[in-house]
Amino acid sequence: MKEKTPATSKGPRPSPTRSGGRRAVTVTDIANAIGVSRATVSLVLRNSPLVHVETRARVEAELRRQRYVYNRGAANLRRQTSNSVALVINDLSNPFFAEFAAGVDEALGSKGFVTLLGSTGESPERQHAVLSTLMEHTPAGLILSPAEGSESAQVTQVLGEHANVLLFNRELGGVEWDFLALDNQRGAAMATHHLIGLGHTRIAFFGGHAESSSCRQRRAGFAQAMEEAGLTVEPQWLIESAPNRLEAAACTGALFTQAQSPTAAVCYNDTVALGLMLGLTSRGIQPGRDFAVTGFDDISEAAVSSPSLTTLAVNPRERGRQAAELLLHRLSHPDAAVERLTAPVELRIRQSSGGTRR
Amino acid sequence: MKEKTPATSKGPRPSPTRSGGRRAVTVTDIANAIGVSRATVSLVLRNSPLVHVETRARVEAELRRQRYVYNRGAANLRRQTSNSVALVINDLSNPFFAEFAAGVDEALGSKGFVTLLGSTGESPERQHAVLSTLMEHTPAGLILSPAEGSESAQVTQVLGEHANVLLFNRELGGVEWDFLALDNQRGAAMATHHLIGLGHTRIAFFGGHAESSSCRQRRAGFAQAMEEAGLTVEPQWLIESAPNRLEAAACTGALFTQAQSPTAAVCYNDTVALGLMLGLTSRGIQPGRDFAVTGFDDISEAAVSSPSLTTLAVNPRERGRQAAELLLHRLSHPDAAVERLTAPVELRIRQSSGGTRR
DNA sequence: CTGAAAGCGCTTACAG
DNA sequence: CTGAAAGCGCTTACAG
Repeated sequence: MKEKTPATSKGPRPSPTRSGGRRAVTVTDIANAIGVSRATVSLVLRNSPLVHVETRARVEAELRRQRYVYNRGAANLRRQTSNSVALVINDLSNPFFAEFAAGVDEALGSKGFVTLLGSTGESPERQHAVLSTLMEHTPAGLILSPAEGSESAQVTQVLGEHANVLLFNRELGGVEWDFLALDNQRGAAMATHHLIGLGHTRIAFFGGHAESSSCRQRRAGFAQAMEEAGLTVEPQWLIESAPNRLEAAACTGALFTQAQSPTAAVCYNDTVALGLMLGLTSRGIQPGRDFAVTGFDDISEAAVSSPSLTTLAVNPRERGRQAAELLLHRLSHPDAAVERLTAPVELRIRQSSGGTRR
Repeated sequence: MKEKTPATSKGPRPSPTRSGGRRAVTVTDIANAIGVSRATVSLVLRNSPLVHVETRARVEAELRRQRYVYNRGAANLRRQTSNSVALVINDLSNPFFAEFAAGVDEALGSKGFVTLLGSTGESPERQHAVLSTLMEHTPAGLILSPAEGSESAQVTQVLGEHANVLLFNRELGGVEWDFLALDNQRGAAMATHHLIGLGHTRIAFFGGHAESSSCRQRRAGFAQAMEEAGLTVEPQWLIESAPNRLEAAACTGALFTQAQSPTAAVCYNDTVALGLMLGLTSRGIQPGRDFAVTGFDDISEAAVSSPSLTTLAVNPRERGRQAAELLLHRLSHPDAAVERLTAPVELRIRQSSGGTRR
């Protein structure tokens, strides 16, 4: 007769995990209650065909009766596995990333994984702290949208070289991790082609930080389309601005310093485009009539601004699902070649790209 | 001399948890490397003052050298504690909830907790599945923004009566859990007072599902303000609509079926208000000039619509922090009285509430 | 088909 | 101040 009381039952314990103080029901409780071994209960839980159908029924009944809750942490520890995936987002309050996160969680959940969330607010320091904490929970893999200014050395230091990582949206130099990004270059090229097709020849690229990889790629697409059409990119019409509405509006004047002004602008993103439209309007230039504007992202405001904004839809939720699937694939194929994927974007033509073309 | 190789080292194992196949470094590795016991290493990890300063230094050096990563799951199992909190959101793609989630994660992270994310897409079935999965990870507590149509019986069944739960935004009948919501009633009353102060007397309440608790509360605030001003609520000006732009726009006509029409509307939320403004415009009625409109939420579009939308700011990120703090407080005070908190909202006056008042 | 035993990585009285 | 031992809740060869 073995004593079932835990050795320490006399002293006070740290507050237990589950629900308001009750001790959790364990496989031992179930096994004892119906006189089978813990192994048998475990086999039932894991759906093993080894256990007799009638024994299984008795176990299952008792499981329900005692409202047993599986302790996946304990199981994972024993089995040396994990069913969690860490998702680290630079800015969850950005609808683009929020949608992305929703897609990730949806796809992960449907495969029985649980999402460990971390958000960094674009701070490399916070990112470091968040990653360290999350790694202590032994996630099977990690989906990381790096904070602006992340150093790959710092990131690999905390993650280890060989972790199962999927990078989203921003590259990190010198690591061999899977990478998923938007097709920034093609998107910007599509917007540029669209404007050219409308008859514009003097086109600016407006907004964004030139150093950021997404801005570089979008500028490259812009330049490519211009070149294909035999048009010249005027260096003074490559205008930088912080990616927010106010700064963008304030930079509007930079478009009109020459005798010859552009008649259209491909903007770094929707926010910048919205800012530019504000800036144009306040100068008496009506966007969509006197000047054509395109954005990037298709944020929800794009459809309802006036004029509505021609832009590139990026389908962030679908990107989230895709990211989850790529990571899950990596988990089961640790030795497959590194993936570098670029997701298609779709041109949405609206009113803002109307306008005069001379 | 004890054999250090795991008993099962011969057979193939399920793919191990950490980074690309390498076995994780454990306290045993550290202890063996420098010839101390695992207990000592553990004491160092937990910052116990018991261990000699020099021993501590040696242990810490070795920890770094071997890039040891603490296994919090194992520690939590042994200590019968948890440092995770589950966050279940009905709709993460709604910016309001995304901001809320960001706030929760921020506050939780700063207290050393990790966020287990679940999103339900407003489906009670998915919510049930998500909750079951998350509970297997023994979260210390749960922040739940219930899906529309959640049954409290189903929820308590999976969570247990006594779990540490904080309900956000939507009530669940017959449970004794902490609850945090916006001050819907006062918010709607503020909007109504604002319109009355501008001289309006014929005011409608527009949009939302009358059964939803938030709509009921907002209608109550509207009615209260009207009554305080000695104005009558016309039942035919209590107009329902699904909370999306299109449906709202389609319901515009319902305001103008009588000889006497309202001159202003308090809308259920911003989305509905934006829809109504669309509907008004297409009837040749200019919102903010011919008809006054207010919203609720202060979504980012509110500031940039034309006219810009007078609305109630709800500060979802701050609500998230607050929710996290309430839950953490509950964890340390399991027997404190149930909290029912109502968060202040703030009137933001913009152009849409201008307009004629007769 | 079922049970006894060992072990996942950690922590914590308890001795020394 | 340090070590040996037991145990958290689970799983898995291994015998029977």
